[in-house]
Amino acid sequence: MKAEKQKIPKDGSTEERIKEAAKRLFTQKGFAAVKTRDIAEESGINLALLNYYFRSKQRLFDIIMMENMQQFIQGTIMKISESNIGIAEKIETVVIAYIDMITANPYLPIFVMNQMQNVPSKLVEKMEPVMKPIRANFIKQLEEAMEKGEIAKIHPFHFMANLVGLTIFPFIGKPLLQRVSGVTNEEFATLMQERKKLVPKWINMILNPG
Amino acid sequence: MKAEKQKIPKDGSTEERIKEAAKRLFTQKGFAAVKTRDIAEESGINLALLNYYFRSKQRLFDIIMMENMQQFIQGTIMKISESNIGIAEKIETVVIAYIDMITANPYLPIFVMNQMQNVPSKLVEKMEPVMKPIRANFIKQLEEAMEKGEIAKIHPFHFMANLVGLTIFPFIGKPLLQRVSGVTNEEFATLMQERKKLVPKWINMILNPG
DNA sequence: ATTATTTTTAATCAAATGATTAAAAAATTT
DNA sequence: AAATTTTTTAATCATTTGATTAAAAATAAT
Repeated sequence: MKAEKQKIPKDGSTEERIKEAAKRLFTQKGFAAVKTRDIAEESGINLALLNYYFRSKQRLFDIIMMENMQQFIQGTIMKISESNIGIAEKIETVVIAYIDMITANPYLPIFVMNQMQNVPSKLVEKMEPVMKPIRANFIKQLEEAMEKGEIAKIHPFHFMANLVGLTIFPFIGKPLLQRVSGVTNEEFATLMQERKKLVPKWINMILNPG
Repeated sequence: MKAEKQKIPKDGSTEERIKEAAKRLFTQKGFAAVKTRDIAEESGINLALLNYYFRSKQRLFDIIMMENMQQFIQGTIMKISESNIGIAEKIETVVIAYIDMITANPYLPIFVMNQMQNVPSKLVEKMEPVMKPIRANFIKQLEEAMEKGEIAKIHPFHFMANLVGLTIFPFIGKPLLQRVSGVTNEEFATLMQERKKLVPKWINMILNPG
């Protein structure tokens, strides 16, 4: 009688439409600023369906958050400790991947930064098994490259802060930077494409001074 | 009869204590996530006093937001277009000022970035008179330095994104970067002090390649 | 076709939340 | 000291908000 049924949300299904609306809203505004009625309206469904499919606002948010975290980490951090090509070539690949991914999901970085700030220890626990091997591989490869003399000595934190900062900060700071430098949305898009080549060049200057 | 009285909030006054609590909470969690009762509890006052002194949660938030914006802009962007010393020396001064200011107010950058994202046009209007001269001065000085051959050609947006990104992103991305690089809070503080010298050096490498 | 199951809806609940009020307490003025 | 004004408190209001329920509609199974 209890059929252990597997819900496979078909494309365009109600469940999927709720999730998509929730992702748009939560990612842009965060948990507290989004009302369940906003999600219902945005997805064109009856309010009760949110609870029918996802039990509660919190559970729905948790799903979106995990997906966003995974997407961000897989799209950025993970790539840097993944394959075993040389650092310099890897940076080129990674920066391009970052910029493309974030261009398609501009609110992702600041959402992730906000979530990490208010770290619920539950999230930390879930992330640790993912982060640990990333950390190990990344530091190992960096240290090897430094020992081989391929790059100058640099603390892994500085390296990561520079790489991630130069690549994703422009998206986080977009409204501010546009206002300071007087750049339109179109110009911004062009500048981000430019940075695919510029950031690796700059990172290399930092890693190979003189 | 109507005495046109000027409220001068003395130090430690109720009004001031509410504002301080509100600033801590709003800056860290944003408008929607903070309840008026949280502010009352945090400042140890009766809930009604918040409305007595500030009329509404929104008005109190607006005050905090303007103060935060002003503090951030004055502590960062404004400095870069202020005096007329050479670019290189100015960068050194500015980076030190940034890092000290943000170390003392670690939640300020992400608060500002969040506010800029959800730009209420009212905020834009209020900021424009402040930003316009900053933009003009900043671009003028950059272009002059490029013409004099002091620095390589670079789009003002890239320059600003690099300078601000390398300086303040480590604070925004702190929880993530710590988790990736395995750095403690104490080490983080030390690394930020290191960056006072490193960031200007890196910026100079970018501006003067070869 | 009939029955059972799943999905959707409208109405409603209970708690949370921003705000107000009237009275008390404290401070200031006269 | 009495009167006036300012500040604080407890109680309460009205709305918002997350969630539930019971019934209707749609879909699938028999």
